[in-house]
Amino acid sequence: MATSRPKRQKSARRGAEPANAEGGAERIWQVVAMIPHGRVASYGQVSELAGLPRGARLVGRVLSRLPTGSRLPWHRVITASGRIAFPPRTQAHRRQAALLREEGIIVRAGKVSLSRYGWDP
DNA sequence: GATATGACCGCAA
DNA sequence: TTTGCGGCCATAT
Repeated sequence: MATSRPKRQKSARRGAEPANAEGGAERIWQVVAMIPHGRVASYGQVSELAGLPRGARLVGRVLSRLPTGSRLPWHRVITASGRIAFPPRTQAHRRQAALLREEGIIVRAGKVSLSRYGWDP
């Protein structure tokens, strides 16, 4: 039964349209936007839900390219180890930790308990 | 077209 | 716990 993987096709871009800088990003935004309040999801989880089995880096890349005022709860996305992706002691790191705490999430040493706050879709 | 980089993941030592 | 390696996809040069 033709089980073979759907083999991701190489974006069929049309010449009449400017390269879509988004691509699968759109999908990622949707997934991130549906993360419930007080919960967190890992990059790999988001990528998987978005249809990218191994697109964890894509998620990180897409989030880093988020436009200002995207209203996206990017702070609810953390690494698979439950740690904040930003290096400690950085402004971005502190900001994400603060946002998570505002949602009732306990952040300790830049880490979050996935067993406790991990999003289970 | 090739190379290097990136808010990563999983495994092994 | 930390470090190293390969893999994945997209962007920039």
